[in-house]
Amino acid sequence: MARRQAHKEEKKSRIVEAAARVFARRGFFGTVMSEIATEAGMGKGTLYEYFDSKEELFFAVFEWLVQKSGAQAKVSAAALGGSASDRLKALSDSLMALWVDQTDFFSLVMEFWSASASSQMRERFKSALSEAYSDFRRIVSALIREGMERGEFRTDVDIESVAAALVGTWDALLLQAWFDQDFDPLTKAGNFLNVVLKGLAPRD
Amino acid sequence: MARRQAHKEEKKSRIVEAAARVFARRGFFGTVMSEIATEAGMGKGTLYEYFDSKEELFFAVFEWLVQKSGAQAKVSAAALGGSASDRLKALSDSLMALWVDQTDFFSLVMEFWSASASSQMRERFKSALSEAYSDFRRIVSALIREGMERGEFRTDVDIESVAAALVGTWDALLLQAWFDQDFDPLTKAGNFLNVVLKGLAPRD
Amino acid sequence: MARRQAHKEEKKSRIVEAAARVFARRGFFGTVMSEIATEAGMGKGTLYEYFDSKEELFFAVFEWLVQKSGAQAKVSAAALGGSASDRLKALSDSLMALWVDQTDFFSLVMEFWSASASSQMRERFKSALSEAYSDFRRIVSALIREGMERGEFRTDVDIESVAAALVGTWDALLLQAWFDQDFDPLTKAGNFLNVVLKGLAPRD
Amino acid sequence: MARRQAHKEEKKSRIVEAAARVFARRGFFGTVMSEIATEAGMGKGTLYEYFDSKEELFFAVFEWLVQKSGAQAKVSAAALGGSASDRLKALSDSLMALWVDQTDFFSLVMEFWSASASSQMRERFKSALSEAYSDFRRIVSALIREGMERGEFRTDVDIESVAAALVGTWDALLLQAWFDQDFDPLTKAGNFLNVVLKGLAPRD
DNA sequence: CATGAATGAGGCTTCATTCAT
DNA sequence: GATGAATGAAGCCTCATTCAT
Repeated sequence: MARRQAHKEEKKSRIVEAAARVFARRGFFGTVMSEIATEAGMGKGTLYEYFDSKEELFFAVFEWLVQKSGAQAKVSAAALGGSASDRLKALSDSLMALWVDQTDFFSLVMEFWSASASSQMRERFKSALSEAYSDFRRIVSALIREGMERGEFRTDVDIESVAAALVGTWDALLLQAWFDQDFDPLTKAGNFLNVVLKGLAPRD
Repeated sequence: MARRQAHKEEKKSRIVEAAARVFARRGFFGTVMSEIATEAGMGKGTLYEYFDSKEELFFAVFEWLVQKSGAQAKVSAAALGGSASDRLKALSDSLMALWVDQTDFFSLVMEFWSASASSQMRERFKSALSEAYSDFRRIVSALIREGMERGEFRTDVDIESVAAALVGTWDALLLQAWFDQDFDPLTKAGNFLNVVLKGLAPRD
Repeated sequence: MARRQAHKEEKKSRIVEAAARVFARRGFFGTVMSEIATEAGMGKGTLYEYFDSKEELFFAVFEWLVQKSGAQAKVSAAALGGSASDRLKALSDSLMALWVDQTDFFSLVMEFWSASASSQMRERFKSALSEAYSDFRRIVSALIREGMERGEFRTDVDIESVAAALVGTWDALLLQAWFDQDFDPLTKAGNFLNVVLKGLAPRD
Repeated sequence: MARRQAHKEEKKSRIVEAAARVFARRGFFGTVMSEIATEAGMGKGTLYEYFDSKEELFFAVFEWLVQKSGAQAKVSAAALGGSASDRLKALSDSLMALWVDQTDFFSLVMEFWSASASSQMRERFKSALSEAYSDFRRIVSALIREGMERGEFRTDVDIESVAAALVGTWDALLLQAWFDQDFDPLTKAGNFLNVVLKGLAPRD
């Protein structure tokens, strides 16, 4: 039975990943269930054995992506050693690299944003995204706070504001890169972070 | 005939603004043409006298919004006098205030992002958004360059990176405010901008 | 506008009558909306301009049939003159004749009965049928009461029981005729009613 | 091997009875095979080891019910002794009591009627029901004929008509009771039968 | 010009049935 | 024998678009 359970979970994953690819290239409304089925290598009906509806599956994709990139962020942030600045840089680099490597999936993020705006799934996505951003800001806030405590950063700045803005900057640079193939978000993020870190440096 | 033309344009505007409201609350796919017609106070068929399709109308709403907020940005940026820092602050404040005042329309922005990702209208929106962001970055770049030239800002930073990141920050703070009612993007933007400006300040 | 209203009502009738024919030959579940559309000579989508769902349309057919045959019953019962016995006979004859003439529609009655039993539309049909039978029993009860008051019938019988049973007899004879082509419900109803009338006659 | 056969038959019965309960509460189309399987305490696939299709199983339920209640009728009718009147009364009482006790199953009867009307299984059910009603009428006819022969009943009435009507009355009173919880079919049947028996009594 | 009734392509979802284990 | 995961045909319903008035 544990076997069966494991098998079931594995198949769910297969579906979620196939769905992620299709939703990424077609968008939620542009996606038809049968394409997901084909992509997952199974019959349309099978999808419904594992997920109650298209929406439910879409939400599962959302959770999968949040979990996947949240994990990455936590790992980067927790990376031991180094100054707060170095760790912020490492976080920035690894996040940007992660997403640059899978640009295709960034369109999923836009779909989720949009889902939080259009009426049907609005509330569900809105609160889930609110939560996800809140978590992410918390990670960055902690890093900044640590920097302050260590004397690396000046203490007269509002931590929340900086954390929110940094988190946002990463999002937004990826967004601009989405629109413009020649836009290099990784470098830009690095350059900008240096400016911010200078701004955070205590006056000597 | 000029009269007639004017009349026609006015009616198009009425439709576009009604459509903007409906798309904002329902999303592109959640919107049905008849609701737009009702909102605009006319018959469904009439919409098609002015726009060839739902997509065309959606794109007109996009252009309307870009034009509307681009104009605002240009006005703010052009505001005479003051240091580059002050003008950046003014730009930040006025932009954030503009959007905070019409939060409802922010969902439109998300719809446009999403449109650039889902296949059907992808290319059209992608290039239009690319253009719009490019314009916006140009405005901010110009301000920064001016600051450098005046000696307000250090010159060893990459202008493009900072401009892109600032533009992104505004977007992203509004986005986070969309998810979380208690999030105050205006203040956060101000606080963060101060940090950035400190980072831009020349070493003394 | 009155014109438009009238036109709309007329079209609804056309749909209901087409639907009645299709439901009669296929049953509720065996019927597909497109066949009704074809039968009514219009597109599938048009049906939905007039009725919200298949169920709603089915219920409209029910109401149409109840109204149609209820009207018939009232007319027959109200037929002036004659003894209560004669009027009961007339009612019996006209009802049976009505249904024998449109045997095909009797299958609709069975569909309605069944609808009152299967879960989805159960309550709606159950109460509507309850009402319809109640009305019908009332008509028959009134005739019997009149007969008692006039001294045509003995007074030591329970009116309700006889009314319910008579109403039921008509139903049930038509039902048996449905199963068996050679079964003549009209004559049987007449023969049986004579027995009942004898049973109702006051002892002399 | 006889053992094996017996075991198989017993399992079939278990399935049929489980199916009867489910069909009774959901109707034929509302029933899904898996619910029957659950109700019978076995896997969905197993049902198909014993019955070729949903329809086949439904028909088996039909036969089971016909056999069950037909047996009851025969027993009641055959009850030794007593006048024809008394035996008719006994038959009426026992039948009504039987069904009142298992009102839930009456919905099955409606499902069978409906099955005889909707196209797919139409012919099969139509002829089976025709047969069943024919059998039942024969039982009642025999009682009436006996009464005539014994001089209990007048001989100038059409036996078939009375038998058919009586059989129908029982059906129809149960039907009305189905629609209306407050309707007491047992008493009504008794009251009405007395009227009919009076009508059958020879003039003295 | 304006309208809204008519349309039918298209998609989500259900579920009887099969079949590998 | 027993099972239940897999399947795909089939149907209800939506809605952008057309076009006769």
